[in-house]
Amino acid sequence: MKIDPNSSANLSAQIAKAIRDSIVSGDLIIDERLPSEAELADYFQVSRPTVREALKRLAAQSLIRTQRGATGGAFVNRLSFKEAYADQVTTSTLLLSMNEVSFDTACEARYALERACAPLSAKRRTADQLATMRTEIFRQSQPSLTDEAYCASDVAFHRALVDGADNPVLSYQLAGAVEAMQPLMNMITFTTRSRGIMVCLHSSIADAIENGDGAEAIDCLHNLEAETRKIAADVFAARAASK
Amino acid sequence: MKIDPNSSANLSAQIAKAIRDSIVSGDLIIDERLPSEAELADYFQVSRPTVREALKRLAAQSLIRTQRGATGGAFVNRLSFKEAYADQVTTSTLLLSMNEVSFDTACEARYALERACAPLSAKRRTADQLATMRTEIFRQSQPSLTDEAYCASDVAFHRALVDGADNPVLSYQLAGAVEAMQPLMNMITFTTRSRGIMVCLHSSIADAIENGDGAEAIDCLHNLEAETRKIAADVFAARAASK
DNA sequence: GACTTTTAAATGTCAGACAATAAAAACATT
DNA sequence: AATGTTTTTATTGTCTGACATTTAAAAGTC
Repeated sequence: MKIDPNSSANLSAQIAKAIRDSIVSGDLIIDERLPSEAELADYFQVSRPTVREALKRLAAQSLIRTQRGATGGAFVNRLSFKEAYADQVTTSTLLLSMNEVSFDTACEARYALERACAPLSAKRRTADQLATMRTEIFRQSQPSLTDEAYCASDVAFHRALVDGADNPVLSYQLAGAVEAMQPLMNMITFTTRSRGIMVCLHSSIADAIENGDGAEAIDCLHNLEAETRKIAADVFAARAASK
Repeated sequence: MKIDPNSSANLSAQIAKAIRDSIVSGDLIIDERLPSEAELADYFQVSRPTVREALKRLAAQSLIRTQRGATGGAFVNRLSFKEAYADQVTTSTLLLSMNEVSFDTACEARYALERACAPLSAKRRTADQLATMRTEIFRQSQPSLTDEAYCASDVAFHRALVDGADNPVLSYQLAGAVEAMQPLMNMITFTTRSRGIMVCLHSSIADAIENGDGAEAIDCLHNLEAETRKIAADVFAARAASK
């Protein structure tokens, strides 16, 4: 089933890798129960704490779940898209903050990916998703909204657009690009005027989606990207000048 | 710095969360050393094995690295894009295999995302990346190639296309979509004729990229998607009929 | 037969110890 | 004094053995 040479490095990492490989390769099926910690320890010829460290590594990646009690143990976890979103967002956020990705780079990626979804969303969006888009646009038009709440609404709008493509793979891949940008977006203060322009652009996107016009939606997203980058550039320039 | 209520659930998970939050929020800086395991155990009022389980959870997510020796310890890890690729691919692969995502759904997502990269790649690709694309096309034209090697070459070609956009965020997000499809692609046997068509389409994509014609590249990718789905549909139909 | 209690198996946690490692400190040599 | 060698020390890695907690199934009771 899986082996473990007693050479050089971290036993718990090796054991985790062996089990992970078994899961990825399909040797271990979903919901299948792994041997108990004592049995694994015996099998790999290590102590129980070492096995436990290995299992915790796998648990951190949502590959297994553990259950206490008589019929408990470690079970291969079904990795759901919904669960994976959270990790994806966390990882993407850290990647952006730790690697000094510029606003422009992140922005470019985000809108490029959204444009990939737009034609599909124009074809398949549900009435509900369209309604969400309209609701968020209305919210964004309220002047009382704080910058943070405005950004959150922006994410919700784009999330609805992406989900409208009705493709879980796309939604998953995009979760990182869209939501991870929120900290960057939060660095920007929106003036009444810039908000007005963006609400207008959002409306035109929603219109295009409603009319099933994918090409038009792509055009609007191009405009929105240009506007967003322009606003950001202005904010950064003003901030630099005031120093 | 971080707290830990002694209520209900998994201490190691709680401790891992507390430390993870400190990293994500920026309280802990890159390369900063965490307190030693003994100090953490004392701080959280738990035993060292429990602290270690928590640290292993974080290590599994590449959030920390550990070092033995006098000046050793756990250090906040810089999460590089390159490191994150591997996890992204593993997770995406599992998501596809565990959630019975159809070939069409995965294929649609993949090509939609690639089309998002195409215009940028047409503008920015290096000579080296273009050469890689040509090399892989040539390799794909060799009839002796096994189906698996052909698929691997296909991934390499598309990887070069995506990397040509010169946007690490895009490359990262796409790694999952492109590479995770390989197991699905491996289910398909390519006839000499279908390979010929695909090589032809790949060439036209490379031409468009070379000429800086993003719109043309997008058109070609549309054709390639249609062809890929057609081949897959034929293979699946034939397989179903032979049963 | 239905409800309650006991039992057993498993994970969760703890305490204390020793091994392995790697850097710094102390020492010896030239 | 500079350099090379040995010792010390701090830290992670691992082991052993124990107890606590949880949960389901088995045994017992009404």
